[in-house]
Amino acid sequence: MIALIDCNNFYVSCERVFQPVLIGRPLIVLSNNDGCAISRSNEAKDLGIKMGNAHFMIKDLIQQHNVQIRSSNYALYGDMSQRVMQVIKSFVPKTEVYSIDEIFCDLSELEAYNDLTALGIQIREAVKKYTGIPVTVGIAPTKVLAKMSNKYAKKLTAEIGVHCADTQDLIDCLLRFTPVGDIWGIGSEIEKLLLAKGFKTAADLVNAPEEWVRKTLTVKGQRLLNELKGISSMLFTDERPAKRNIATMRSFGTLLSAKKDIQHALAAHMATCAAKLRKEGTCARKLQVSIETNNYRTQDKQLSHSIVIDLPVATNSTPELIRYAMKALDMIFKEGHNFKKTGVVALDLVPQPNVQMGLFDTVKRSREKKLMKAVDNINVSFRKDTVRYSVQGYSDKWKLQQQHLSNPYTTRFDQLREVS
DNA sequence: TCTGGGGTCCTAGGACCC
DNA sequence: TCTGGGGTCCTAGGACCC
Repeated sequence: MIALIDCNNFYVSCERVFQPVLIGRPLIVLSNNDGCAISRSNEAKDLGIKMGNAHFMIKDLIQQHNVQIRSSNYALYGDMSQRVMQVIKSFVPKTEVYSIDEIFCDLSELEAYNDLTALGIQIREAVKKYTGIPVTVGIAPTKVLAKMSNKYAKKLTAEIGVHCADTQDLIDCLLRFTPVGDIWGIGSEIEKLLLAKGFKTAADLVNAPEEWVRKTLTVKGQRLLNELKGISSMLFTDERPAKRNIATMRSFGTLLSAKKDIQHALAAHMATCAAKLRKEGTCARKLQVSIETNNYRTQDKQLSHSIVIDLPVATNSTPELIRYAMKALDMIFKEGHNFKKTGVVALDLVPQPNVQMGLFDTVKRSREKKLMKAVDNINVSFRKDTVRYSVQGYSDKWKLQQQHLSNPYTTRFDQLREVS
């Protein structure tokens, strides 16, 4: 049996832990740049605010119902996530962290617990007690069914917060309850296709001819069908696989058209991305640089360009990568556009010790490695960008809008809460 | 007039996830 | 005025090989 445990309205719940006055009130957390709603309290959901609704389009609703707003505070959410996961891991040895607010648990070795619902309740109470975050537990024989069971618990057994589908009858009930579009792995495109063919719920899909599923939904559909039938077809991986790509991209706080401004932003993103590479212990063999205009602005000339360049020697050195990023930007930049976003993706990653040196390479790599280490140490000990490259500039033009940011309560000493 | 049949590797783009 | 930022996996099709 597998459990999927996820945090309820995670970002909203994190804000509420440190500002209890927000409990019981409609609250939303906005995406970067305060663009759109990405986490909603139940009260906000009841007002009709949808995932991804643009902030400026729901301003009336917000004012009318005094909806509370927070900018996203990833330092806080990341740290709270680790605490939640740590509590759960103390109950279950074999787990797989799936996202910032979700974790799969392999319960097959926990035979001591013949009552898995009771275990779920116990975990839920512990997480709440030690972190203040409410979670929901869905239990079933496969990952896809566990996801389904979790959704079921949210809708039908919210007070308990746990649902365990451990008999065929209960699984059949889950399947009948779940619309095809709510199945994990079925997005809007495939949902359309399935509805057109008359499949309304997971129970309809589970009886679909295998041949047809294989042909129209390819191997992913085939695996999904197996999982629905209770046959595990998705790997359970204890350890996090090495990342294949590392990306850093951001919208600007305002539209920019001068190349210089975009160079500043791109250099800053490249520096952030390079630091992520070093933290991961990998080097990039390829670099993708992209620029985009705002495609919601129909009055603007649109441009969305990206280019991938090969690096002669795989690297994670900030100055070297910035040089290549600037060169790539030269190749794709065009005057006369209002740009909204730029970013980089480090591709084709290799573990640092496996980097193949170049025969004609002139970069002093061991010296640069030491320098990067010193820079990282300073920027971790003090604050991001304490040491940085001048090409990042000093302008704030491209910086994010974050008008409703809460404090990083758990990651900065000067922000620790006092308890009296 | 008329031009094969295997392979591999890589990339772009789509679909999905949170 | 104003619409996020990461990721993964899969397939089709092109380029290339003999």
